[in-house]
Amino acid sequence: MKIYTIRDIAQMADVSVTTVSRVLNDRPDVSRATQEKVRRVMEACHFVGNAHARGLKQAEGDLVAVIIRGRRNPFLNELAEAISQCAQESRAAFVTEYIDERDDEFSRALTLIGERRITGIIFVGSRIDGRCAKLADVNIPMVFTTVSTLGTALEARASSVSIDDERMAREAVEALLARGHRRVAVFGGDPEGADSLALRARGAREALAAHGLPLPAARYIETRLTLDAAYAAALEYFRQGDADAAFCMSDTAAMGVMRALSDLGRRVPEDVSVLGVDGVDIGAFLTPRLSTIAQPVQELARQSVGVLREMMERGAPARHVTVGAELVLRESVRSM
Amino acid sequence: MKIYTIRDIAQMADVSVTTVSRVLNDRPDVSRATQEKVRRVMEACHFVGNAHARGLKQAEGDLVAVIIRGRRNPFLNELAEAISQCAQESRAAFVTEYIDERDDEFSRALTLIGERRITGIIFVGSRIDGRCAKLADVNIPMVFTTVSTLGTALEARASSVSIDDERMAREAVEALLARGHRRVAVFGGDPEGADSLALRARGAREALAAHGLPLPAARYIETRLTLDAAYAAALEYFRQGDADAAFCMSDTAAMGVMRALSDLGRRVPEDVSVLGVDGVDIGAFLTPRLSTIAQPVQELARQSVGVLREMMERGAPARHVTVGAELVLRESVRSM
DNA sequence: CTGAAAGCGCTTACAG
DNA sequence: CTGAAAGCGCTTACAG
Repeated sequence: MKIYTIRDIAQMADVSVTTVSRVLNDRPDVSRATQEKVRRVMEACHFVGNAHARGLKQAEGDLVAVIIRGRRNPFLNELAEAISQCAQESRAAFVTEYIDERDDEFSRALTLIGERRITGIIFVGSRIDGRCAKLADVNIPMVFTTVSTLGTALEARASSVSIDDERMAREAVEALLARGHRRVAVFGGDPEGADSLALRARGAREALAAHGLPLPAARYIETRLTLDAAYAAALEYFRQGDADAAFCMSDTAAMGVMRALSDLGRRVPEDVSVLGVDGVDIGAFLTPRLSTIAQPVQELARQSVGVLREMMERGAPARHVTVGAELVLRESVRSM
Repeated sequence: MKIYTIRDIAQMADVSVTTVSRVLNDRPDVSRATQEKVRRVMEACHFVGNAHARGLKQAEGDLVAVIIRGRRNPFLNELAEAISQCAQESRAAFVTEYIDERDDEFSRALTLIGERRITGIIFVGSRIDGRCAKLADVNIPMVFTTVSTLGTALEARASSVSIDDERMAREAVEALLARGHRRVAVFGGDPEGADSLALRARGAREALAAHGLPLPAARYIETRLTLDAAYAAALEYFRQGDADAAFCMSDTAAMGVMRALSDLGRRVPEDVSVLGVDGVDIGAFLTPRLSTIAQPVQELARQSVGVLREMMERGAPARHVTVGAELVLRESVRSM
């Protein structure tokens, strides 16, 4: 299986390598006849240009990296797929990189910039914290998806596209209160962080406060939002504590919580209502169907790619886009 | 944010580019003093070698592509993560490519070979069919994971690592029969194909036949193994037909089927037992817990990478490895 | 142990 | 419309 180079093709088609390169890149300045001749040879050889050589030379060929934190997160996978689809219509090439939740996406970004000369980055499911100091002298366009950079050190340089986490959490908890729930347990992340989970914690607390209800420390359960962790946390909480409803900061966590309730002989929603966040497809197939704050996956993707392109193509400044989420109440929430 | 080249580093460290390259590649033939001097400069500049330049030159630098068919498939994602972990210990670099289920992974492989000069491929969740004729003159090592190439045109050239699909399906259905189920509906793919789904179909049929039971055409429901498709197929089937148990060829399909049963007011497992395949983590968190044929994710990954390395490093011939799967009976299957 | 030079396969001014 | 030549940033014999 010979791998042909542009030079081989040039020889076989009896033209210069320059001409082959032109045909390869769909440049207009090639006569039809020459173009067809070259194209025929390329097809016969299944010729595919060497991406390394191209990457080495090409100055303006845009390459954007999509860095996704958490390969196993179904919501982020839906988002990754949607971004890939939007990318098809873009002139820039996209590369997708999954990194482990324990790894540092900012270090990875730096490496990618050096290694592959990427010219744009989309961070999916990232967390803005002290580590982002590393991005201090990155000067290529960056977009954070699902988390807002507003109010962070990155605000002026990195765009963001996200839902209004605080407001949606408030609305979600208000919906629970409106249905007569009073004791709402919250399963979430570090409430002091600077990420979407902290905003959700704040929103939940606000809704309760507005009704004169406290959120006792014991009823805010800090946990990783995985099946295992949420399951274990809920098992521990519900063995002693109690609640009318559980507001979980991801659908995955909600599934863990539902299973723990089931283990303890508590029915959902008769004994405890459960509400998640994300709106992953599987939620609608559970029994009972999971209520959730559905993130608009397609729009998050579309806007993220759009904002990045504005920055890359027109040098537009960083923007912060809020997209609408939808509270979807299904069977897992009852009226008391 | 300046991006440094090996040349900049050489100048700053007052050595030749050759020497910098040696340090970069951890070659032994550099004096400790020089090595440290260069390393200090590289670190100060956050220097990262240009992967395009390296890829262009490096002849023996192995690069393996992992091509995964179906980004949204949780089982394949677990597998992809496990393969990535095994890859860390390998000398070769790994790139992961997700492709849509409707796209052609073999065409993609051909492009990757030309574009990036990859020297090894792992196909994850692929299907062996007529399209594989494209691979006719690919002469780099290939491994198919989750599907056997035994008995196909690829047998002699491509290795494979998979469970014994036929046997596991037989055992699964036998377990249902042993528990008193007689009418087993099967939700699967094309029973005439040459992939793992066809083998599972055959295994299921054999188990029934061994007990003198037929598998009426109506009770073999051909469907895509997605939540939506399986849900719709089950809704249609169970509205008229009936069965004691549903054997579903993926856990995802099983979840769609369970929801359809729930919609029709049929309880799992009291009215219908449900059994899936794959052993994805979420299955254990459903209520009722999903019974399944659990694929050994870690071992599939380990063996796939191992067999590929044998082929790449020692020119070993294609091998076909069968790994053990485990029938895990949980709450979704009852004894009648 | 160290360096000068060739070359990997492309693209891109520049000249015609 | 077409081509000769320089150069992208590395690695690798080869020579010292």
